[in-house]
Amino acid sequence: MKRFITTPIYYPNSKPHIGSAYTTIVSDFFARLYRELGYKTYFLTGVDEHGEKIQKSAESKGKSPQELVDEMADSFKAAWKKLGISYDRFIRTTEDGHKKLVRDVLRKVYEKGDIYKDVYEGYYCVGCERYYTEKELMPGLLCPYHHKPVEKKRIDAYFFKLTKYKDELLKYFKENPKFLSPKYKEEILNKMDDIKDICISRPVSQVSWGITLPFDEGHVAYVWFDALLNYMSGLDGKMEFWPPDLQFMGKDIIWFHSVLWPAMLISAGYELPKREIAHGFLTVDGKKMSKSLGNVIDPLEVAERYSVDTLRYYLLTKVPFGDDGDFSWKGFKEAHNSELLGHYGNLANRLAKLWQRAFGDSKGESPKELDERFKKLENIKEKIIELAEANDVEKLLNFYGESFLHGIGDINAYLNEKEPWRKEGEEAKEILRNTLEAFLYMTTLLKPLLPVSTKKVMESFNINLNIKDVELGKLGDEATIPEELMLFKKVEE
RNA sequence: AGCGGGGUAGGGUAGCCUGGAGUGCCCGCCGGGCUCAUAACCCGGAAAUCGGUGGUUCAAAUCCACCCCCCGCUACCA
Repeated sequence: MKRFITTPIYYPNSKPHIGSAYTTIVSDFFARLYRELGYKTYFLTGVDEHGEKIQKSAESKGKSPQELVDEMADSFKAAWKKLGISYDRFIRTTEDGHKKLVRDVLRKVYEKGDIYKDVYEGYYCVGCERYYTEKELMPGLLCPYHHKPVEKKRIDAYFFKLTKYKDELLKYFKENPKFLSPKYKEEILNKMDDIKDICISRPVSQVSWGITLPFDEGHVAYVWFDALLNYMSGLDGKMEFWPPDLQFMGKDIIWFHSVLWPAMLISAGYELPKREIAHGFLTVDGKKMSKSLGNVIDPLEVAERYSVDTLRYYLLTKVPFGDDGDFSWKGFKEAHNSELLGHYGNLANRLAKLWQRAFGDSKGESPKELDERFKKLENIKEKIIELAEANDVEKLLNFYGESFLHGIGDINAYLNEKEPWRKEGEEAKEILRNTLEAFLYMTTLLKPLLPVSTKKVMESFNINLNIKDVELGKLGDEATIPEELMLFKKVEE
Protein backbone atom coordinates (compact mmCIF):
# COMPACT_ATOMS: atom_id res chain seq x y z
CA MET A 1 0.00 0.00 0.00
CA LYS A 2 1.73 3.11 -1.25
CA ARG A 3 0.74 6.53 -2.48
CA PHE A 4 2.87 8.84 -4.56
CA ILE A 5 1.35 12.32 -4.54
CA THR A 6 2.58 15.30 -6.51
CA THR A 7 1.95 18.98 -7.02
CA PRO A 8 3.11 20.61 -10.22
CA ILE A 9 6.45 22.27 -9.88
CA TYR A 10 5.79 25.98 -9.74
CA TYR A 11 7.33 28.57 -11.95
CA PRO A 12 9.18 30.85 -9.56
CA ASN A 13 8.87 34.14 -11.37
CA SER A 14 6.94 35.48 -8.40
CA LYS A 15 6.33 34.39 -4.85
CA PRO A 16 3.76 31.69 -4.06
CA HIS A 17 0.22 32.89 -4.61
CA ILE A 18 -3.09 31.51 -3.50
CA GLY A 19 -3.36 29.22 -6.53
CA SER A 20 -0.14 27.37 -5.87
CA ALA A 21 -0.96 27.34 -2.18
CA TYR A 22 -4.33 25.78 -2.97
CA THR A 23 -2.85 22.95 -5.04
CA THR A 24 -0.18 22.36 -2.44
CA ILE A 25 -2.61 22.33 0.48
CA VAL A 26 -4.90 19.86 -1.28
CA SER A 27 -1.93 17.61 -1.98
CA ASP A 28 -0.72 17.97 1.57
CA PHE A 29 -4.13 16.98 2.91
CA PHE A 30 -4.02 13.73 0.97
CA ALA A 31 -0.39 13.05 1.84
CA ARG A 32 -1.21 13.43 5.53
CA LEU A 33 -4.34 11.33 5.20
CA TYR A 34 -2.56 8.44 3.54
CA ARG A 35 0.25 8.55 6.07
CA GLU A 36 -2.34 8.44 8.85
CA LEU A 37 -3.86 5.39 7.24
CA GLY A 38 -0.53 3.62 7.15
CA TYR A 39 0.25 3.90 3.47
CA LYS A 40 3.88 4.31 2.43
CA THR A 41 3.58 7.84 1.17
CA TYR A 42 5.82 10.06 -0.92
CA PHE A 43 4.76 13.67 -1.36
CA LEU A 44 6.67 15.66 -3.94
CA THR A 45 6.64 19.36 -4.78
CA GLY A 46 9.19 21.79 -6.14
CA VAL A 47 9.99 24.50 -8.64
CA ASP A 48 10.46 24.65 -12.39
CA GLU A 49 13.50 26.84 -12.81
CA HIS A 50 14.39 26.89 -16.48
CA GLY A 51 13.11 28.94 -19.36
CA GLU A 52 13.24 32.23 -21.04
CA LYS A 53 11.28 34.17 -18.46
CA ILE A 54 13.70 33.30 -15.70
CA GLN A 55 16.59 34.11 -17.97
CA LYS A 56 15.18 37.53 -18.88
CA SER A 57 14.06 38.29 -15.37
CA ALA A 58 17.54 37.56 -14.04
CA GLU A 59 19.10 39.79 -16.68
CA SER A 60 16.86 42.69 -15.77
CA LYS A 61 17.76 42.31 -12.12
CA GLY A 62 21.44 42.07 -12.85
CA LYS A 63 21.69 38.57 -11.43
CA SER A 64 22.64 35.24 -12.84
CA PRO A 65 19.72 32.92 -13.47
CA GLN A 66 21.07 30.55 -10.86
CA GLU A 67 21.20 33.30 -8.23
CA LEU A 68 17.65 34.24 -9.00
CA VAL A 69 16.25 30.72 -8.81
CA ASP A 70 18.17 30.03 -5.62
CA GLU A 71 16.42 32.97 -4.02
CA MET A 72 13.04 31.99 -5.38
CA ALA A 73 13.38 28.38 -4.32
CA ASP A 74 14.08 29.60 -0.81
CA SER A 75 11.04 31.81 -0.83
CA PHE A 76 8.84 28.87 -1.86
CA LYS A 77 10.33 26.66 0.81
CA ALA A 78 9.80 29.35 3.40
CA ALA A 79 6.17 29.77 2.37
CA TRP A 80 5.47 26.06 2.55
CA LYS A 81 7.11 25.90 5.92
CA LYS A 82 4.80 28.62 7.22
CA LEU A 83 1.82 26.75 5.84
CA GLY A 84 3.00 23.50 7.38
CA ILE A 85 3.33 21.61 4.11
CA SER A 86 4.63 18.13 4.82
CA TYR A 87 6.41 17.40 1.55
CA ASP A 88 8.97 14.60 1.49
CA ARG A 89 11.03 16.14 -1.25
CA PHE A 90 11.38 19.59 -2.81
CA ILE A 91 12.68 19.11 -6.33
CA ARG A 92 14.44 21.81 -8.32
CA THR A 93 14.96 21.36 -12.04
CA THR A 94 18.42 22.89 -11.84
CA GLU A 95 19.62 19.95 -9.76
CA ASP A 96 22.17 17.72 -11.45
CA GLY A 97 20.15 14.59 -10.86
CA HIS A 98 17.17 16.09 -12.61
CA LYS A 99 19.19 17.31 -15.58
CA LYS A 100 20.75 13.91 -15.98
CA LEU A 101 17.42 12.15 -15.92
CA VAL A 102 15.93 14.51 -18.50
CA ARG A 103 18.84 13.90 -20.82
CA ASP A 104 18.61 10.15 -20.30
CA VAL A 105 14.94 10.13 -21.14
CA LEU A 106 15.47 12.36 -24.15
CA ARG A 107 18.11 10.01 -25.41
CA LYS A 108 15.87 6.99 -24.93
CA VAL A 109 13.02 8.65 -26.77
CA TYR A 110 15.36 9.84 -29.50
CA GLU A 111 16.88 6.40 -29.95
CA LYS A 112 13.45 4.95 -30.19
CA GLY A 113 12.88 7.21 -33.18
CA ASP A 114 10.20 9.36 -31.53
CA ILE A 115 12.07 12.63 -31.97
CA TYR A 116 12.75 14.06 -35.39
CA LYS A 117 14.14 17.26 -36.81
CA ASP A 118 11.89 19.50 -38.83
CA VAL A 119 11.21 23.12 -39.54
CA TYR A 120 9.40 25.23 -37.00
CA GLU A 121 7.64 28.21 -38.40
CA GLY A 122 6.79 30.91 -35.95
CA TYR A 123 6.23 34.57 -35.43
CA TYR A 124 9.51 36.23 -34.59
CA CYS A 125 9.96 39.64 -33.03
CA VAL A 126 13.33 41.16 -33.80
CA GLY A 127 13.16 43.50 -30.81
CA CYS A 128 12.49 40.68 -28.37
CA GLU A 129 14.71 38.23 -30.20
CA ARG A 130 12.17 35.51 -29.66
CA TYR A 131 9.27 33.60 -31.17
CA TYR A 132 5.66 34.07 -30.23
CA THR A 133 2.64 31.89 -30.66
CA GLU A 134 -0.31 33.40 -32.41
CA LYS A 135 -2.21 33.48 -29.17
CA GLU A 136 0.40 35.58 -27.43
CA LEU A 137 0.36 38.28 -30.08
CA MET A 138 -1.85 41.32 -30.08
CA PRO A 139 -4.55 41.68 -32.74
CA GLY A 140 -2.98 42.31 -36.12
CA LEU A 141 -0.04 40.07 -35.27
CA LEU A 142 1.77 42.70 -33.24
CA CYS A 143 4.39 41.98 -30.64
CA PRO A 144 2.84 42.45 -27.19
CA TYR A 145 5.84 44.46 -25.97
CA HIS A 146 6.99 46.44 -28.97
CA HIS A 147 3.59 46.74 -30.63
CA LYS A 148 5.31 46.20 -33.95
CA PRO A 149 4.53 43.59 -36.58
CA VAL A 150 6.34 40.31 -36.15
CA GLU A 151 7.80 38.38 -39.02
CA LYS A 152 7.26 34.78 -39.94
CA LYS A 153 10.49 32.94 -39.58
CA ARG A 154 11.53 29.35 -40.05
CA ILE A 155 13.97 27.52 -37.91
CA ASP A 156 15.21 23.99 -37.39
CA ALA A 157 13.68 22.32 -34.37
CA TYR A 158 13.02 18.91 -32.86
CA PHE A 159 9.57 17.41 -32.66
CA PHE A 160 8.16 14.67 -30.49
CA LYS A 161 5.91 12.16 -32.26
CA LEU A 162 2.89 12.71 -30.09
CA THR A 163 0.55 11.51 -32.84
CA LYS A 164 2.20 8.10 -32.80
CA TYR A 165 0.73 7.49 -29.34
CA LYS A 166 -2.77 8.71 -29.98
CA ASP A 167 -4.33 5.26 -30.08
CA GLU A 168 -2.41 4.00 -27.12
CA LEU A 169 -3.43 7.02 -25.10
CA LEU A 170 -7.08 6.58 -26.03
CA LYS A 171 -6.87 2.97 -25.02
CA TYR A 172 -5.35 3.90 -21.68
CA PHE A 173 -8.05 6.52 -21.07
CA LYS A 174 -10.70 3.94 -21.78
CA GLU A 175 -9.22 1.23 -19.61
CA ASN A 176 -8.49 3.66 -16.79
CA PRO A 177 -11.59 5.81 -16.53
CA LYS A 178 -10.26 7.59 -13.46
CA PHE A 179 -7.05 8.76 -15.12
CA LEU A 180 -8.50 11.95 -16.58
CA SER A 181 -9.84 14.63 -14.27
CA PRO A 182 -13.65 14.32 -14.25
CA LYS A 183 -14.61 17.87 -15.14
CA TYR A 184 -12.12 18.07 -17.96
CA LYS A 185 -12.36 14.58 -19.36
CA GLU A 186 -14.62 15.33 -22.30
CA GLU A 187 -12.55 18.28 -23.27
CA ILE A 188 -9.36 16.24 -23.41
CA LEU A 189 -11.02 13.45 -25.33
CA ASN A 190 -12.34 15.87 -27.91
CA LYS A 191 -8.97 17.47 -28.38
CA MET A 192 -7.43 14.07 -29.04
CA ASP A 193 -8.97 14.18 -32.51
CA ASP A 194 -6.56 16.77 -33.73
CA ILE A 195 -3.39 16.38 -31.78
CA LYS A 196 -0.16 17.23 -33.56
CA ASP A 197 3.44 16.42 -32.98
CA ILE A 198 4.87 18.85 -30.52
CA CYS A 199 7.99 20.95 -30.83
CA ILE A 200 10.23 20.11 -27.91
CA SER A 201 13.29 22.23 -28.48
CA ARG A 202 14.37 25.84 -28.45
CA PRO A 203 17.56 27.05 -30.02
CA VAL A 204 20.20 28.00 -27.49
CA SER A 205 20.43 31.37 -29.20
CA GLN A 206 16.95 32.16 -27.91
CA VAL A 207 16.85 30.29 -24.63
CA SER A 208 20.13 29.37 -23.08
CA TRP A 209 18.77 28.71 -19.58
CA GLY A 210 17.73 25.13 -19.95
CA ILE A 211 18.82 21.56 -20.44
CA THR A 212 20.56 20.94 -23.75
CA LEU A 213 19.52 18.01 -25.89
CA PRO A 214 21.94 15.10 -25.57
CA PHE A 215 21.93 14.61 -29.35
CA ASP A 216 22.23 18.28 -30.27
CA GLU A 217 23.82 20.72 -27.85
CA GLY A 218 22.63 23.64 -29.93
CA HIS A 219 19.10 23.23 -28.57
CA VAL A 220 17.60 23.15 -25.11
CA ALA A 221 14.63 21.04 -24.11
CA TYR A 222 11.18 22.57 -24.20
CA VAL A 223 10.16 23.40 -20.66
CA TRP A 224 7.39 20.87 -20.44
CA PHE A 225 9.62 18.04 -21.47
CA ASP A 226 11.98 19.22 -18.78
CA ALA A 227 9.44 20.05 -16.09
CA LEU A 228 7.19 16.98 -16.28
CA LEU A 229 10.10 14.67 -15.62
CA ASN A 230 10.50 16.15 -12.15
CA TYR A 231 7.93 13.59 -11.08
CA MET A 232 10.50 10.93 -11.75
CA SER A 233 13.74 12.65 -10.85
CA GLY A 234 12.17 13.75 -7.55
CA LEU A 235 12.02 10.14 -6.44
CA ASP A 236 15.83 9.99 -6.36
CA GLY A 237 15.71 6.45 -7.63
CA LYS A 238 13.09 5.24 -5.16
CA MET A 239 11.15 3.68 -7.98
CA GLU A 240 9.12 1.51 -5.62
CA PHE A 241 6.83 4.55 -5.41
CA TRP A 242 6.36 4.72 -9.16
CA PRO A 243 3.90 5.45 -10.75
CA PRO A 244 2.30 8.59 -9.30
CA ASP A 245 -1.10 7.85 -7.73
CA LEU A 246 -2.46 11.37 -7.44
CA GLN A 247 -1.15 14.27 -9.47
CA PHE A 248 -2.81 17.54 -8.54
CA MET A 249 -2.80 20.71 -10.60
CA GLY A 250 -4.73 23.75 -11.72
CA LYS A 251 -7.05 23.26 -14.63
CA ASP A 252 -4.81 25.29 -16.94
CA ILE A 253 -2.17 22.60 -17.23
CA ILE A 254 -4.33 19.51 -17.38
CA TRP A 255 -3.70 18.94 -21.07
CA PHE A 256 0.06 18.63 -20.67
CA HIS A 257 -0.39 16.17 -17.85
CA SER A 258 -3.10 14.15 -19.54
CA VAL A 259 -1.64 13.85 -23.02
CA LEU A 260 1.97 14.91 -23.41
CA TRP A 261 3.11 13.43 -20.11
CA PRO A 262 1.76 9.89 -20.55
CA ALA A 263 2.91 9.87 -24.18
CA MET A 264 6.44 10.68 -23.05
CA LEU A 265 6.27 7.87 -20.53
CA ILE A 266 4.99 5.33 -23.02
CA SER A 267 7.77 6.27 -25.38
CA ALA A 268 10.41 5.99 -22.67
CA GLY A 269 8.93 2.74 -21.39
CA TYR A 270 7.51 3.60 -17.99
CA GLU A 271 4.28 2.76 -16.25
CA LEU A 272 1.66 5.51 -16.42
CA PRO A 273 0.24 7.57 -13.52
CA LYS A 274 -3.11 6.66 -11.97
CA ARG A 275 -4.91 9.98 -11.71
CA GLU A 276 -4.40 13.45 -13.10
CA ILE A 277 -6.68 15.69 -11.18
CA ALA A 278 -7.40 19.35 -11.66
CA HIS A 279 -8.97 21.88 -9.37
CA GLY A 280 -10.60 25.11 -10.47
CA PHE A 281 -9.45 28.65 -10.01
CA LEU A 282 -10.23 30.95 -7.17
CA THR A 283 -12.06 34.20 -7.52
CA VAL A 284 -12.40 36.94 -4.94
CA ASP A 285 -15.90 38.26 -4.36
CA GLY A 286 -16.80 36.87 -7.74
CA LYS A 287 -13.98 38.59 -9.59
CA LYS A 288 -10.80 37.21 -11.03
CA MET A 289 -7.83 37.79 -8.87
CA SER A 290 -5.39 40.15 -10.49
CA LYS A 291 -2.74 42.63 -9.57
CA SER A 292 -4.48 45.38 -11.47
CA LEU A 293 -7.69 44.93 -9.49
CA GLY A 294 -5.63 44.87 -6.34
CA ASN A 295 -7.65 41.99 -4.93
CA VAL A 296 -4.90 39.42 -4.75
CA ILE A 297 -5.13 37.35 -1.61
CA ASP A 298 -1.82 36.32 -0.15
CA PRO A 299 -2.10 32.88 1.46
CA LEU A 300 0.45 33.79 4.08
CA GLU A 301 -1.59 36.80 5.09
CA VAL A 302 -4.65 34.60 5.60
CA ALA A 303 -2.58 32.25 7.71
CA GLU A 304 -1.35 35.14 9.81
CA ARG A 305 -4.65 36.93 10.26
CA TYR A 306 -6.59 33.76 10.97
CA SER A 307 -4.58 30.56 11.12
CA VAL A 308 -2.99 27.96 8.89
CA ASP A 309 -5.87 25.65 9.73
CA THR A 310 -8.43 28.28 8.77
CA LEU A 311 -6.88 28.62 5.34
CA ARG A 312 -6.82 24.84 4.92
CA TYR A 313 -10.32 24.35 6.24
CA TYR A 314 -11.70 26.97 3.91
CA LEU A 315 -9.91 25.76 0.79
CA LEU A 316 -10.55 22.10 1.44
CA THR A 317 -14.16 22.18 2.53
CA LYS A 318 -15.69 25.39 1.19
CA VAL A 319 -14.29 25.43 -2.32
CA PRO A 320 -16.06 22.83 -4.48
CA PHE A 321 -13.23 20.73 -5.83
CA GLY A 322 -12.82 20.89 -9.58
CA ASP A 323 -14.97 23.97 -10.06
CA ASP A 324 -13.93 27.54 -9.66
CA GLY A 325 -14.48 28.70 -6.14
CA ASP A 326 -15.09 32.09 -4.70
CA PHE A 327 -13.70 33.35 -1.50
CA SER A 328 -13.57 36.45 0.53
CA TRP A 329 -12.28 37.78 3.80
CA LYS A 330 -15.83 37.53 5.08
CA GLY A 331 -15.82 33.83 4.24
CA PHE A 332 -12.61 33.26 6.15
CA LYS A 333 -13.95 35.10 9.15
CA GLU A 334 -17.11 33.02 9.22
CA ALA A 335 -15.30 29.74 8.82
CA HIS A 336 -12.86 30.74 11.51
CA ASN A 337 -15.11 32.24 14.15
CA SER A 338 -18.23 30.21 13.65
CA GLU A 339 -17.05 26.79 12.64
CA LEU A 340 -13.52 26.27 13.81
CA LEU A 341 -13.58 28.36 16.93
CA GLY A 342 -17.27 28.06 17.78
CA HIS A 343 -17.70 24.36 17.26
CA TYR A 344 -14.33 22.75 17.66
CA GLY A 345 -12.17 25.19 19.62
CA ASN A 346 -14.96 25.97 22.01
CA LEU A 347 -15.67 22.30 22.59
CA ALA A 348 -12.06 21.66 23.53
CA ASN A 349 -12.06 24.38 26.11
CA ARG A 350 -15.55 23.54 27.29
CA LEU A 351 -14.48 19.97 27.96
CA ALA A 352 -11.30 21.04 29.75
CA LYS A 353 -13.12 23.40 32.09
CA LEU A 354 -15.94 20.96 32.84
CA TRP A 355 -13.43 18.25 33.56
CA GLN A 356 -11.58 20.37 36.08
CA ARG A 357 -14.79 21.18 37.83
CA ALA A 358 -15.97 17.57 38.07
CA PHE A 359 -12.74 15.71 38.73
CA GLY A 360 -10.47 18.33 40.18
CA ASP A 361 -7.44 16.73 38.59
CA SER A 362 -6.03 16.16 35.16
CA LYS A 363 -6.00 12.41 34.93
CA GLY A 364 -8.00 11.19 31.96
CA GLU A 365 -10.50 8.35 32.12
CA SER A 366 -12.44 6.41 29.56
CA PRO A 367 -16.17 5.83 29.95
CA LYS A 368 -17.45 2.79 31.81
CA GLU A 369 -19.88 2.43 28.97
CA LEU A 370 -19.73 4.33 25.72
CA ASP A 371 -22.93 6.17 24.90
CA GLU A 372 -24.76 4.58 22.00
CA ARG A 373 -24.69 7.70 19.88
CA PHE A 374 -20.91 7.84 19.79
CA LYS A 375 -20.53 4.37 18.40
CA LYS A 376 -21.51 5.70 15.02
CA LEU A 377 -18.36 7.81 14.95
CA GLU A 378 -16.64 4.63 13.87
CA ASN A 379 -18.60 4.81 10.64
CA ILE A 380 -16.76 8.00 9.81
CA LYS A 381 -13.44 6.26 10.04
CA GLU A 382 -14.64 3.34 7.96
CA LYS A 383 -15.95 5.66 5.29
CA ILE A 384 -12.65 7.53 5.19
CA ILE A 385 -10.74 4.29 4.71
CA GLU A 386 -13.08 3.19 1.97
CA LEU A 387 -12.88 6.47 0.04
CA ALA A 388 -9.12 6.66 0.48
CA GLU A 389 -8.61 3.23 -0.99
CA ALA A 390 -10.64 4.26 -4.00
CA ASN A 391 -8.63 7.47 -4.43
CA ASP A 392 -11.93 9.32 -4.44
CA VAL A 393 -10.63 12.79 -3.75
CA GLU A 394 -13.83 14.75 -4.36
CA LYS A 395 -15.94 12.64 -2.04
CA LEU A 396 -13.26 12.62 0.61
CA LEU A 397 -13.17 16.38 0.72
CA ASN A 398 -16.95 16.66 0.88
CA PHE A 399 -17.13 13.98 3.48
CA TYR A 400 -14.53 15.61 5.67
CA GLY A 401 -16.37 18.90 5.60
CA GLU A 402 -19.62 17.30 6.67
CA SER A 403 -18.11 14.93 9.18
CA PHE A 404 -16.41 17.78 10.93
CA LEU A 405 -19.65 19.60 11.52
CA HIS A 406 -21.67 16.50 12.33
CA GLY A 407 -19.13 14.83 14.55
CA ILE A 408 -18.31 17.90 16.59
CA GLY A 409 -21.95 19.01 16.57
CA ASP A 410 -22.99 15.67 18.04
CA ILE A 411 -20.61 16.06 20.93
CA ASN A 412 -21.81 19.58 21.69
CA ALA A 413 -25.40 18.38 21.48
CA TYR A 414 -24.63 15.55 23.86
CA LEU A 415 -23.32 18.00 26.43
CA ASN A 416 -26.32 20.27 26.06
CA GLU A 417 -28.67 17.38 26.55
CA LYS A 418 -26.87 15.74 29.47
CA GLU A 419 -26.00 18.98 31.26
CA PRO A 420 -23.14 17.62 33.33
CA TRP A 421 -22.74 21.02 35.01
CA ARG A 422 -26.04 20.45 36.79
CA LYS A 423 -25.08 17.05 38.00
CA GLU A 424 -22.84 15.68 40.67
CA GLY A 425 -20.37 12.89 41.25
CA GLU A 426 -20.29 9.76 39.20
CA GLU A 427 -23.14 10.81 36.94
CA ALA A 428 -21.37 13.98 35.83
CA LYS A 429 -18.08 12.17 35.51
CA GLU A 430 -19.43 9.47 33.21
CA ILE A 431 -20.86 12.12 30.91
CA LEU A 432 -17.50 13.82 30.70
CA ARG A 433 -15.65 10.56 30.14
CA ASN A 434 -17.91 9.96 27.16
CA THR A 435 -17.31 13.47 25.91
CA LEU A 436 -13.58 13.07 26.22
CA GLU A 437 -13.56 9.77 24.40
CA ALA A 438 -15.57 11.11 21.48
CA PHE A 439 -13.56 14.32 21.34
CA LEU A 440 -10.21 12.52 21.14
CA TYR A 441 -11.54 10.19 18.48
CA MET A 442 -12.85 13.02 16.30
CA THR A 443 -9.65 14.97 16.78
CA THR A 444 -7.66 12.05 15.45
CA LEU A 445 -9.84 11.79 12.37
CA LEU A 446 -9.40 15.50 11.74
CA LYS A 447 -5.62 15.44 11.70
CA PRO A 448 -5.19 15.72 7.91
CA LEU A 449 -7.68 18.59 7.73
CA LEU A 450 -6.50 20.60 10.74
CA PRO A 451 -2.92 19.52 11.41
CA VAL A 452 -1.96 22.49 13.59
CA SER A 453 -4.87 22.54 16.00
CA THR A 454 -5.18 18.76 16.26
CA LYS A 455 -1.49 18.59 17.08
CA LYS A 456 -2.04 21.19 19.77
CA VAL A 457 -4.84 19.05 21.19
CA MET A 458 -2.67 15.94 21.15
CA GLU A 459 0.10 17.79 22.96
CA SER A 460 -2.22 19.39 25.47
CA PHE A 461 -3.84 16.06 26.26
CA ASN A 462 -0.46 14.38 26.23
CA ILE A 463 -1.50 11.72 23.77
CA ASN A 464 -0.49 10.65 20.31
CA LEU A 465 -3.02 8.92 18.09
CA ASN A 466 -3.28 8.11 14.42
CA ILE A 467 -6.27 7.29 12.28
CA LYS A 468 -5.20 3.79 11.39
CA ASP A 469 -4.91 2.54 14.97
CA VAL A 470 -7.36 4.72 16.86
CA GLU A 471 -10.21 2.83 18.49
CA LEU A 472 -13.04 4.05 20.62
CA GLY A 473 -13.02 2.77 24.16
CA LYS A 474 -9.82 3.41 26.04
CA LEU A 475 -8.49 6.65 24.61
CA GLY A 476 -9.31 8.72 27.68
CA ASP A 477 -7.31 6.53 30.05
CA GLU A 478 -4.11 7.53 28.31
CA ALA A 479 -4.77 11.25 28.35
CA THR A 480 -4.17 14.08 30.76
CA ILE A 481 -6.64 16.92 30.69
CA PRO A 482 -5.47 20.53 30.41
CA GLU A 483 -7.03 23.21 32.59
CA GLU A 484 -7.99 25.19 29.56
CA LEU A 485 -7.28 25.11 25.85
CA MET A 486 -7.66 27.95 23.38
CA LEU A 487 -7.23 26.49 19.91
CA PHE A 488 -8.31 29.54 17.92
CA LYS A 489 -8.33 33.22 18.65
CA LYS A 490 -11.46 35.08 17.85
CA VAL A 491 -10.95 37.49 14.97
CA GLU A 492 -13.08 40.62 15.23
CA GLU A 493 -12.07 42.62 12.20
C1' A B 1 -17.56 29.53 -33.86
C1' G B 2 -16.21 24.64 -31.87
C1' C B 3 -15.75 22.08 -27.38
C1' G B 4 -16.28 21.70 -22.09
C1' G B 5 -18.27 23.04 -17.15
C1' G B 6 -22.30 25.22 -14.47
C1' G B 7 -27.66 27.12 -13.63
C1' U B 8 -31.09 23.29 -6.70
C1' A B 9 -34.76 28.26 -0.75
C1' G B 10 -31.73 35.33 0.24
C1' G B 11 -26.32 33.67 -0.83
C1' G B 12 -23.06 29.26 -1.32
C1' U B 13 -23.26 23.99 -2.25
C1' A B 14 -24.20 18.18 -2.13
C1' G B 15 -27.44 14.94 -4.67
C1' C B 16 -27.45 13.68 -11.10
C1' C B 17 -23.32 8.66 -13.74
C1' U B 18 -26.51 3.58 -11.28
C1' G B 19 -34.70 7.66 -11.94
C1' G B 20 -38.55 6.45 -6.61
C1' A B 21 -42.02 11.61 -1.93
C1' G B 22 -37.60 18.10 -2.77
C1' U B 23 -33.51 14.56 0.75
C1' G B 24 -28.67 16.96 3.04
C1' C B 25 -24.93 20.64 4.52
C1' C B 26 -22.77 25.90 5.52
C1' C B 27 -23.91 31.20 6.00
C1' G B 28 -28.09 34.54 6.72
C1' C B 29 -33.25 35.16 8.86
C1' C B 30 -37.26 33.99 12.79
C1' G B 31 -38.56 31.51 17.45
C1' G B 32 -37.17 28.60 21.73
C1' G B 33 -33.63 26.14 25.25
C1' C B 34 -28.98 26.38 28.00
C1' U B 35 -25.87 29.60 30.74
C1' C B 36 -20.29 24.70 31.64
C1' A B 37 -17.62 27.17 27.52
C1' U B 38 -13.59 32.03 23.47
C1' A B 39 -21.51 36.28 23.65
C1' A B 40 -19.53 30.46 22.35
C1' C B 41 -23.28 25.63 22.44
C1' C B 42 -28.15 22.98 21.39
C1' C B 43 -33.27 22.46 19.41
C1' G B 44 -37.19 23.98 16.21
C1' G B 45 -39.13 27.01 12.06
C1' A B 46 -39.96 30.01 7.54
C1' A B 47 -38.16 29.99 2.74
C1' A B 48 -37.11 26.23 -3.78
C1' U B 49 -42.71 25.63 -9.70
C1' C B 50 -34.43 21.70 -8.64
C1' G B 51 -32.88 27.78 -15.65
C1' G B 52 -37.17 27.11 -19.62
C1' U B 53 -40.19 24.00 -22.97
C1' G B 54 -41.36 19.30 -24.66
C1' G B 55 -40.52 13.90 -24.45
C1' U B 56 -39.54 8.73 -22.25
C1' U B 57 -41.57 6.38 -17.66
C1' C B 58 -46.19 3.90 -12.98
C1' A B 59 -42.41 7.57 -11.27
C1' A B 60 -37.49 12.78 -13.48
C1' A B 61 -33.44 17.56 -9.98
C1' U B 62 -31.75 12.76 -11.90
C1' C B 63 -32.57 9.94 -18.68
C1' C B 64 -33.50 12.21 -24.00
C1' A B 65 -34.35 16.64 -27.38
C1' C B 66 -34.45 21.74 -28.18
C1' C B 67 -33.87 26.67 -26.13
C1' C B 68 -32.06 30.66 -22.62
C1' C B 69 -28.24 32.59 -19.20
C1' C B 70 -23.14 32.46 -16.69
C1' C B 71 -18.08 30.76 -16.87
C1' G B 72 -13.89 28.46 -19.00
C1' C B 73 -10.80 26.04 -22.80
C1' U B 74 -9.08 26.07 -28.02
C1' A B 75 -2.12 23.15 -26.47
C1' C B 76 4.49 23.78 -29.62
C1' C B 77 3.52 30.84 -23.19
C1' A B 78 5.81 29.69 -18.47
